[in-house]
Amino acid sequence: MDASSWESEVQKQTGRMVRAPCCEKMGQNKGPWTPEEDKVLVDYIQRYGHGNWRALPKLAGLLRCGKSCRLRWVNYLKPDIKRGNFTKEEEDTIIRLHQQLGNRWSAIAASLPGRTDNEIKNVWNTHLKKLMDPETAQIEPTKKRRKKKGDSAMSVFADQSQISESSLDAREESSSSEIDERFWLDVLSISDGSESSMNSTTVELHPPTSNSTSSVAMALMNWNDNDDDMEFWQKLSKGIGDWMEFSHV
DNA sequence: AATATTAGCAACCGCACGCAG
DNA sequence: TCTGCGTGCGGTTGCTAATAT
Repeated sequence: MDASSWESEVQKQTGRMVRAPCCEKMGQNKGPWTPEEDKVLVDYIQRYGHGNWRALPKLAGLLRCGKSCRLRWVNYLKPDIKRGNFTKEEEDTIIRLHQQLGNRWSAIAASLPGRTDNEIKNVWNTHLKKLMDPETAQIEPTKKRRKKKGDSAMSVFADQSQISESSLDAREESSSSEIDERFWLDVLSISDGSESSMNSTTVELHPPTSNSTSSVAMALMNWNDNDDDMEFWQKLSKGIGDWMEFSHV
């Protein structure tokens, strides 16, 4: 019985609207994916795409819940996913964006093409956090360093002095969580309309209909990339003022 | 060589949000 | 405006493999 049928049946019997329980309770598989399951999922998505995750497992013939399929695809099977160790630049970016955005892993992931929020979260929790919080590191001393197969990036930040100034330059006041996406789009267009004052080669602002967190992440990335550019800061400052006035904030 | 400990990471879970009816 | 659905996100768990004892 699929999730929808199960819900209808329970609703009929109880008169109440319910959500189907995930996985185990529906007699579905849990735990690690087998290569066979991976193949079925990849084949199906390559052929038909993933219009509806909830319906996908049934259509593909998988004994998994839609959520599980989505997670497996997004975090592991998607063709553009970059596997392997994080570079110093990637770790630096994670540290910098984490200072600005907090645990908004999807927003951070938006600035690291090919990396998933889950992967970034794991990297942060396993070693970057310790580097950024020496007190925690003292409470939980790392006695051993597990060496992964082919791992060479573990020691990238072994010496904290290697972390760039900009990474450690916390901009408390720049907390963006309360800032509406319109802000960034407006401010950056107000700044002068040209791209000369920004590192536009690596930055792309999305339209308002797209993921707002990624826009903010990218805008912030842009912001830090222009640390020494006084002209940029002046324009940004003016832009903020103009935007606030315009928006009656 | 056997066992204990730990790090790394894939996967699960529950909540929240946006959209459609 | 309200309600349900589908999806995405962040926190957490638990398994596996590497390392220490």
